[in-house]
Amino acid sequence: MKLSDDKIKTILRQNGCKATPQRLTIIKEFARSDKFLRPADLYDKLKQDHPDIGMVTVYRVLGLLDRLGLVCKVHAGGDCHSYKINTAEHHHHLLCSNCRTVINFPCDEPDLEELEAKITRETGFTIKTHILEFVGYCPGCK
Amino acid sequence: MKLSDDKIKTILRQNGCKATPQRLTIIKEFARSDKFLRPADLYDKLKQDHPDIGMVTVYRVLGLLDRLGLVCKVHAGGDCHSYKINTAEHHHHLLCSNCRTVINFPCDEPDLEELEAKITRETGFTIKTHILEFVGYCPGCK
DNA sequence: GTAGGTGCAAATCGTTTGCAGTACA
DNA sequence: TGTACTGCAAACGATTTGCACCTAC
Repeated sequence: MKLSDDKIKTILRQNGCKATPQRLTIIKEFARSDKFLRPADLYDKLKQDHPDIGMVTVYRVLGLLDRLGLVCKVHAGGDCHSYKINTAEHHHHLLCSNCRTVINFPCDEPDLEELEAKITRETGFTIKTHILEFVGYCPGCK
Repeated sequence: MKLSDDKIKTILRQNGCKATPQRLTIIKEFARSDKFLRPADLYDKLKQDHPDIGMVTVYRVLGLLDRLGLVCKVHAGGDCHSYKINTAEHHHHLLCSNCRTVINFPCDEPDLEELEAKITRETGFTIKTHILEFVGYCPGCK
């Protein structure tokens, strides 16, 4: 995920939010990582170079990104409440339970749609969305 | 899920645990529900008829059931940390986001295995397990 | 200039733990 | 009888909130 200052500023302003230096710093640091992070993980990463940014602000920025649909929650592998930045289409996660790396893969499997159709037929449920995550070890951690 | 007193007692004793009335009450109440419940939800259900049972005991029984593999966590729809009782094989969940009903469906889809194989081939990940949950509205809540 | 954002400290929520008393096996 | 279980209260960690100050626009 690559996000320039300008791009972040544009996104924030388009949503009626101010582009403060704290927000830019937090979002850039978050986007730089290919891991899934808890708020405290992100705060730790920031602390070294930006000791002036408080944990509360990290929470508020993550909450903001969540409301704007720019993050997705990661369930498996972590303790829940982990986040990964996201500007892509609907997709799924491939998680390394050792190093916490996340790889996205697109949700273009016709099989899943067929499974949804089958479930709807058999149970009468109206399916709105789904969660699909795979957990294992990435090539580097094997 | 139907669990008689005797069945619960047997399970507990087989695992070296004492069959106390609190445990029987909590497990029966839990098994009676087809919804996914947070510890507090379960405690609330019990409070009416069993005001003598404390929240701490609910937590300890849920932890015990978790260690025995008799519950599964539900991620979508709730705030995480919701549980559903479970004595079945590996399966997936179909969740009603209105009434919190859970329907299990078996994990016998050959498509999923094929998808896993494909992902392994393309990414080099070793996949250990997965989460798959569908969220929507049950026939009654539509 | 003003609305919105930040940082601190305190409050709050969910969960776990220490300990003394209780009850199952 | 002895060990495991329970309930209370207190501790704990993660997250949210109140408030005074600050700053982007």
